[in-house]
Amino acid sequence: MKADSTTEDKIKEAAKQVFIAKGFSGCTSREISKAAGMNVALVNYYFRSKSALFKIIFEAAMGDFLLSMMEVFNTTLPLEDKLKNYLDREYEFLAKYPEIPSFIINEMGRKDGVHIDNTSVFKCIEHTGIFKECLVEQAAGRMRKIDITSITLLMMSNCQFPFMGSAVLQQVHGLSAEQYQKQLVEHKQIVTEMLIGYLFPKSDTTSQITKK
Amino acid sequence: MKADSTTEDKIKEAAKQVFIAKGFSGCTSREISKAAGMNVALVNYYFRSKSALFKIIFEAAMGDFLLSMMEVFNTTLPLEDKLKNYLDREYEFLAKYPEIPSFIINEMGRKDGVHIDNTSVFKCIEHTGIFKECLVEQAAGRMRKIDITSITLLMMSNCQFPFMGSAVLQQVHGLSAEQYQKQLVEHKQIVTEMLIGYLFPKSDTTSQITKK
DNA sequence: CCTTGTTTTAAACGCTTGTTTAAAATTGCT
DNA sequence: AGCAATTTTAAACAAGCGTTTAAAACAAGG
Repeated sequence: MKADSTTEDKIKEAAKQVFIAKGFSGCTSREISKAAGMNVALVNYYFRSKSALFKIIFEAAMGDFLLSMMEVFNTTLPLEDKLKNYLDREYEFLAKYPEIPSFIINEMGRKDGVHIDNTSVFKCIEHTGIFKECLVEQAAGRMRKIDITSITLLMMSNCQFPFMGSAVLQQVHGLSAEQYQKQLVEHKQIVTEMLIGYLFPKSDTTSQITKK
Repeated sequence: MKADSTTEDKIKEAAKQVFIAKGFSGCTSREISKAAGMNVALVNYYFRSKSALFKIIFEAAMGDFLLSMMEVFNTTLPLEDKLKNYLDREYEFLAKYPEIPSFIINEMGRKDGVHIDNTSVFKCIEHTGIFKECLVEQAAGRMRKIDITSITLLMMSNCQFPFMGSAVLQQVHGLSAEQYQKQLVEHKQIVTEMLIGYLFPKSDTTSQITKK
């Protein structure tokens, strides 16, 4: 019964592109409808308002973002491999949707922003048991004993910022978009080497750094 | 001849607060004038337009941001100390103005954003000779041989993201703003330890990690 | 006190915004 | 085909936008 691409889906797809690229207050309803190739009134016919549409897009983006995280954390691999996989997946995901982190961070930071059901959305990370797993590894002396919040920060910082700050970095070093994208491939290796080496220090052997 | 606070300065100060908090398209001229406690028309009387005022505020923010960088890089300290000092200064600066990185990155990323004279603004970093200094240290085998862009990325990622993503991190770990701010102090130590340890590996001695 | 120039104000300008309305076009069913 | 429900359209709505205007308030000097 579902057509190849319904009007409703076309609006959502256009809204996704425009909202993520320009933010809620950076675009207009007419811009979205024009991007979808249809009348303005249809946006409010299928979704109640611009805000309601935004909420749907935002939560979908958040969902996509959390999904790749969950898929890795719900495996039964040892923690070190999980984190390596996470870095791989995250760089892969962000190469495809580089604007999503900025989008989420910006809209969550706004005081008048969309109030999503945070508890349920973020509880799913907690629910994977990844944090408890870290505590276990730390207690066993296999992982460096630093606060869980800092572990999250280290992972997210070194994944998301390289994509969020791409415009700045390109200008600082005079790189084209292609050159920068190429550098990011190398940077992922560096980040993996640094983070894994730091979080799981091999103190007794001479080979302190393990090449991927 | 300069009064304690002229009308022009009051507008600039109000505009700085509002623009940085909400972005160019996220606020209105009337909002700025109201924050400054005066009439709307005065914004266009002293500055030609909303865009012209924004350009001034943006470039000032960029200048402030680059200044703390420059002051460290223009010293004659050895590179390792320079980077340590940079991390100190950057965390100090960002604790004061945590919204500036997002502000700069967002507005630079927009296609219809303000076109600043990038070359002159960023050339000043190049001009400190910090990049050449890295190359010298790398050639001498005292610094890990990775691309300069990646060095910049490592420094910026681990400084700026923790402030940009504060809202997300607080929700993920259920922390209050005060708790998170406290954690950032500890995180700075961790970041310094990790980055310096990675960029300047002490391969021959057993003390591979130097406490600050 | 009147004149000159500057600063501030209230009001209005034309335009765009998000949203609504009512009519037109389309669809599905018998 | 013909009716009913759904989908799409053009047009309009009030409200808010950035900006301009013209008059009021102010300051300073002769």
